[in-house]
Amino acid sequence: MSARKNVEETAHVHAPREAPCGPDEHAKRPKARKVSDRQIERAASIFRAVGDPSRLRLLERLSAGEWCVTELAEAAGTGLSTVSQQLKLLRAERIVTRRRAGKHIYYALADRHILDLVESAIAHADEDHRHDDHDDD
Amino acid sequence: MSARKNVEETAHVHAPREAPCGPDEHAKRPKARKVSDRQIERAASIFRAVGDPSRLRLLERLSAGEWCVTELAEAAGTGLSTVSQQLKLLRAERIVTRRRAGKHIYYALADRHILDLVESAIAHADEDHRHDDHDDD
DNA sequence: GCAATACTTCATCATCTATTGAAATGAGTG
DNA sequence: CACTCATTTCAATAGATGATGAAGTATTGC
Repeated sequence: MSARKNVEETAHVHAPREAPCGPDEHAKRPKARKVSDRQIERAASIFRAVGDPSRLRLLERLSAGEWCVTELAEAAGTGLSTVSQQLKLLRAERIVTRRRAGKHIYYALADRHILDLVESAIAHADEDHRHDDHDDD
Repeated sequence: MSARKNVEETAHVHAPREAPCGPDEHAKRPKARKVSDRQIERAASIFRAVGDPSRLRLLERLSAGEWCVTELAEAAGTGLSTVSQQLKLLRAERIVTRRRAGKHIYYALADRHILDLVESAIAHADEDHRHDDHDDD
C-alpha cells in the first residue's frame, strides 16, 4: 500500500485547492493525523484477527471460560491443526492467553476489553441482521 | 471454509470422550452455540472491514466529521479510485453513510457505535504498542 | 526409555483481497 | 447539448490469508 501518491496530480494542471469540497464549515480541515501509523496498524491488526468467523466463534466459546484445544476443535468441527493455527494468530495479537495444565493447554480471553469487544460486536450484529437491506442516500 | 469436518475422527479408533480436557469444573460444557452463524458472520464481516489500515485511517478521518472522496484521497495519498473502493466496502457493511451535495458526495460514520468501536480500538492499541513483546505462559 | 496423548509447526494450495488505470456515470454550468 | 469536475465501476494483477495433512515437540505414565 501507498505505492504512489501523485496520481491525480497529473490530471489537473492548475494548482489543487486546499479544500476542494468544503461548503463552508469544511474550509479548515485538520489534516494532521491524530493517530500514528503504528497504532493504526496495531488496531487494524486486532480487528483483522477477530474479523474471521471461525476465530470469532472461538472467542465466543472462550467468553464462557477456559477451553483446551481438543475441546475447541471438537466444538468447531474442524481439524486440530486448524484450531491451533487460529489460536496461534489470536495469541500473537494478544487476544487470548494460554496456560499449561499437564498435557493440556487451556486458552482464555486475554482481558475484559476483548470480551467487551466481542460481546458488543455480536450485539450490534444482532440488531443489524434483522433489517437487512436498505439504502441510505 | 468448513470443507470437511471429520478429520480427527479417523485418527482415534475408540469413542471420543465427552470432555477430554476438563480437570473438574470443565466437565459439563454448554456446547450449544449462543450465537447464530449469521450473527457471527455479520460481526466478523464488520471487523474484517475495519481490520485494514487504510480503511481504519479513513474511519479515523471520518470521526472528525464529513469528508468528500477527493479530500479523503488527498489526505490518504492514494488514488481516488482506491478510496472510492474502500468507501464502497465500508458502506456495504453500513459502517459509513454518504450524502450528496451538488457535485460532491460526503461520507460520514454511520452511527455512534462505530465511532466508539474505532476510538476504543485506537485507545487499546495505544496502551498496547508500548510494552511490545512479552510472553504469557 | 517407550508409547500415548496433546498440541504445534511446516509446506502447500486454493481462495480471497486490495490496489490500480482506464473507462463509465452523474451533476452542475455555460 | 457540450464540457468539466466528482465519483464510481470494471478488469487485471499481485499479494495475503485460511485450511489442511504430515511431521515435529512436549508432557505424562508405564
